[in-house]
Amino acid sequence: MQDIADLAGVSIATVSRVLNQPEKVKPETRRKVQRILEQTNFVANAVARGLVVNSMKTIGILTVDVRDLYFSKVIYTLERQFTEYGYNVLLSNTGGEVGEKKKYLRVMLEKQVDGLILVGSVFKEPTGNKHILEAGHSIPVVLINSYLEGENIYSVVCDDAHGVKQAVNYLVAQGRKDIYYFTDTKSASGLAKVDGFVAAMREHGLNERNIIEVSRNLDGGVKGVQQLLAEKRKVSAVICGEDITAIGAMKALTASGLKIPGDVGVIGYNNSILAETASPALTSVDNLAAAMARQAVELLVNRLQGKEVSRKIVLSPTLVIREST
Amino acid sequence: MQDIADLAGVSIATVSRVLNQPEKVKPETRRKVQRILEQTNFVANAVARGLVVNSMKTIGILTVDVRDLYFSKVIYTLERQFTEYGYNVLLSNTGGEVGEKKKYLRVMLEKQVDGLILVGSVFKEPTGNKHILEAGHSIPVVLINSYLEGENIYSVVCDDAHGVKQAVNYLVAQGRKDIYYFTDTKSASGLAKVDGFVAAMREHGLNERNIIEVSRNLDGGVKGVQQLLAEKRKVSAVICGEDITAIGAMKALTASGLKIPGDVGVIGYNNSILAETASPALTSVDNLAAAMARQAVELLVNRLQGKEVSRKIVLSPTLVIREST
DNA sequence: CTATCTAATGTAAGCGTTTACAAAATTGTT
DNA sequence: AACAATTTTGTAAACGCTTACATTAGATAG
Repeated sequence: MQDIADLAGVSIATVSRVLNQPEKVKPETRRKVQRILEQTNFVANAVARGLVVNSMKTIGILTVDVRDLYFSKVIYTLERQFTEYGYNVLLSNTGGEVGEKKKYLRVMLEKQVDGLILVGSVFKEPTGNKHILEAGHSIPVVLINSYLEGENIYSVVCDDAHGVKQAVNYLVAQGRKDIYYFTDTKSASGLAKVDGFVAAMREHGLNERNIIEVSRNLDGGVKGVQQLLAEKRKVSAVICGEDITAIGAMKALTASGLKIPGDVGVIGYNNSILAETASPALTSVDNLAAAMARQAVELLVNRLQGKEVSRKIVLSPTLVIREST
Repeated sequence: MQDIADLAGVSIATVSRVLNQPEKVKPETRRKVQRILEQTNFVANAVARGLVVNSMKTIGILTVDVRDLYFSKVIYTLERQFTEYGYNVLLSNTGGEVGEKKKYLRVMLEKQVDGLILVGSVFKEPTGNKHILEAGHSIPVVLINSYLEGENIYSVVCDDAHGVKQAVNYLVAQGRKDIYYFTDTKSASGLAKVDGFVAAMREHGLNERNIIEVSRNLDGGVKGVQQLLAEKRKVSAVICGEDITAIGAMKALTASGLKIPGDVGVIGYNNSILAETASPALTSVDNLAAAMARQAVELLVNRLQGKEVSRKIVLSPTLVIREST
């Protein structure tokens, strides 16, 4: 910058001003400096700037795994929106491991991120969340699809219980009664869904214990169905906590000669691309990845600007009906 | 850090040393300082450090869209591998727009990234690549699945022509002759695939002009098949440049009463989760997302350590055979 | 015990900016 | 033309670290 200043015959302060507050410098000198900036292809050093102004205009994103269809949707919108507001994002994949999460949190704090967004990185074991709360002592953090009480901790969540309820209601309205729910047990949001299922089944006077624990993948769905059939259960519908599980379930159902949606209806969760491409196309609960991300960004940016923001934002999912029901 | 130094009764330089080169400080004082670091929850400022050592230990990743199944696989591995080497990644989604790409490149340079990785962000119009070459003047950049000639520009690519050839060969070996290729025209790697198709068909003495331009989505595949059927063409196989297109093609084929793989075989590209979950499960060319990413990281890290590295690395895709053929 | 060498620590300059504050230039008023 | 008010520019001190170099402490040898 000193070189630019010399070339333009001004002081370094003036160069800094044309870069940051051009209106404060006389149009004539401003143009002169700008011309030189162009000619020399000058690129300002944001690190030095960050040191002075105490902000790197960067947000840290902690996620379990970007390859997850839902997470990648969320992260996409997060990134786009943040750059809209002049922030960049530092991305990490914790793989769901507390140790990794801790390490990432540390280096993100060291790298002076202005805020943190956790997408699917809050775990049930409370010990794993200690570091999140600690991070809150220095910068705001917003959780997507989780809730935690603490200084500087904000949440935007999807009412998953309600989502599953809608699915149950819809199936019941179709006259189906033997409805099963395939859950994976790991995540915090998984619990809310189960709650929704139990509540809805109870309301309709149906068996609220029709819950099968499966792993969160294709095979989980297959195994779940096989278990049901092996036990000679009557089943007229299955709701899955994940689209991929639902696809597996459909595979297994079809393989055993059952017709979808004729014999059994299937509903997934997340409304991912898998739901669209499945055949029959899968009815699925849309938990609004993009909308959640947008709210999170809005929340964090407002917070960073010192505005008053609410501790928790809840969005309601919608049921997207396709061929599988 | 000065506070820590005062508390420990040492100089600020000593504190810096226990942080960065612990072996250089006497075990006794080292422990004393470390204890205080712990007690006070000290977090070093990596921005200040970065300013001095002239490296933020950060890599910029430019991608078109993280939601893309292939890209997200690549990005996942990139991120994991880079943190293995002590780097973090700054992520961006250009949406395939040259303007966005230019803006991102700029701020990444300003933020002093140590290197750049472009995944699927090199376009055919040469004007759009000017800024990549410019970036190469200050830091190393590695392209995934693209090739560009220039200072500091490296590539790791997948031999897509060979990938499509394998697909053709396999179909021909099954006795299929009326093989069509569905291409999307936008990307640079799309061209290589078409070349591979043309070459392979020619080798087998088949019609190398069986190429249909379709959009890169479900509907593209549907439309492509509809066009073929409307033209009363005989078709015994279709290869698609993308899994999603192949899924669309299968939908349309099944809808018109054709059996897969009996009447027509279908092959996709990328071996994404869509291929696994499709029914029938889709045969697909695996272009090795993880392997490519690993090579890219290796390349860039070596380059940053001043080692000699090769300008271009080529990996060979493999054909993953499933039910659709 | 002194001289020499090595290990451990400290001092201070510098990394590339921003920004109070001071100084100089310009404008407007009388 | 002199002065005040205002705009524009410059000077220099931070920002929180690292590191070359200087200094001191400790070890080894004669």
